[in-house]
Amino acid sequence: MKTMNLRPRCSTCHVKKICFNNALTTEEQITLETLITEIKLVAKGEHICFANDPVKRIYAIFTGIAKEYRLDNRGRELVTEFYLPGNVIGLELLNKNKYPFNVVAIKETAVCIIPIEEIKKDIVNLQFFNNRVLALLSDKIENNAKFNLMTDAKSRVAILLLNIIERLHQRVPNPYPLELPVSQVEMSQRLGMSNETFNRVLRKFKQDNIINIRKGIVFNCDMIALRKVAGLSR
Amino acid sequence: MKTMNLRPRCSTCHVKKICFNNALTTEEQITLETLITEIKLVAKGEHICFANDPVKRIYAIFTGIAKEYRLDNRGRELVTEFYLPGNVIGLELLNKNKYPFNVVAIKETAVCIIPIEEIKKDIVNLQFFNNRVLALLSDKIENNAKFNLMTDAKSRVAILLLNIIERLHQRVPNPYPLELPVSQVEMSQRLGMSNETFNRVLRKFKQDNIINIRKGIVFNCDMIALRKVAGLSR
DNA sequence: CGGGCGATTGAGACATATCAACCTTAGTGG
DNA sequence: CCACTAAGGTTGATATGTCTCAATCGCCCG
Repeated sequence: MKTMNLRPRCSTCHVKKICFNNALTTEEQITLETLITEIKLVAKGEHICFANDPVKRIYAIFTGIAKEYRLDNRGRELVTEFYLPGNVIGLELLNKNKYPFNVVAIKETAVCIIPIEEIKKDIVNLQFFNNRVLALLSDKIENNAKFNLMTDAKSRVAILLLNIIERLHQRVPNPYPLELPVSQVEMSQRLGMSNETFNRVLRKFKQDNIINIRKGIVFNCDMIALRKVAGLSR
Repeated sequence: MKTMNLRPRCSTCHVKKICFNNALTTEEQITLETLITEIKLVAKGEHICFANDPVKRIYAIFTGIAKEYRLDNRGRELVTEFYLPGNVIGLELLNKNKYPFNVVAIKETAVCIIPIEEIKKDIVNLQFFNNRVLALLSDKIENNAKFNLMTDAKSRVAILLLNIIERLHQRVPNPYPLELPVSQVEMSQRLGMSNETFNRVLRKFKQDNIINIRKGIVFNCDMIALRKVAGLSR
């Protein structure tokens, strides 16, 4: 990982609304800026952290994309989270010693380094920060629950596409065309299904005009139909 | 729900180590006791909360057991959590308006009523409480992740049995015999599999002498073998 | 131009769901 | 005390969805 000259400025960051610096007091943002002093560049394919690494710092995605993955009970890589700009890696690990997962950059990525001991020391004075962390963890739990309710392949593909597209829409000016930053293989690994099954479901969605996608670029997508397929409209 | 005469006493509670009042300062425990003033009795089969209920209060199980469930994409009940004494229902909802799930008592159950607005008002002065909430949410996220890594029926049954038995062992003096407070049907619903499949896996475990269970009572259980089946020992 | 990765497609194997039946037990009321 | 009932548990046969294996294609990149 290379350190950039760039000095992080939470108060003017392009994804401050998404990141944990949203809804903080001016005072708290200033505190954060004194704690978060480094941005590092991570090459595509390079790891940001490995399982069992000590949790000395956590990371916020500044630009790029990364995936969290673990080994399942058969030793295969299962993707457990995609991190987009503004997302925080390891926020749920404030009280843990070791990383329980690996995170690797899918494309060239810049991450803000957040020193965890300093944050914990200052946390008494960061009341809104506390609330914000709570909200983010809360959202994570609720989001996971949603994924777990979908059992069949079609619903699961639908819920993942919804998840990714909605998150991208928070970040880009135009809804379409939209470049998916993850491959079909990675999406299938996120859902714990084979890439062949994922591909066949996607083909079906294309035939049904639910999504118009080619070479990883979404040209159009019927979010309502997708929600229906996912079984969310009941 | 009936209100009991019993007044909650966090400082002397039999499950304080498990509940969110663990590791608090004496001062904080006293604050908690002024906020948590009610214990209610919930009959077997009676709901503690319904989906879309406003989050005005959350609950801690004092005695008994309850299950959280949601409707999956096919409209079937999927159990998303079992709550044992000391567990808190809705801790991840401090910043939410509505309950996203239903919770129903599996047996006669007593719950402590935790008024959420008061907690939020006092949260500034409850620093250790904040940390404890963080830790519990953190554990919940990590625990869910573990469940998601298991794909095949055998591993999933194993991980659930481990989860339930370990949690019971935190609460009872003798390891065996151990009465499982949940039915096979409920356990299969927790895993999103059919009760027939669950039953067949359980039969296999009995044949392999991994677990000795009859009529919901565990007479013995080889936790190491169970962990191996779950694929946790790699 | 070659190599490799991601995407695509088909055929067959396998695990789990579904359907149907029956058993066991605890609880209920006569 | 027994007959009845309902709920949970057990078992077998079959259906179905997804995985696995294998092959091919297209495209980007060196």
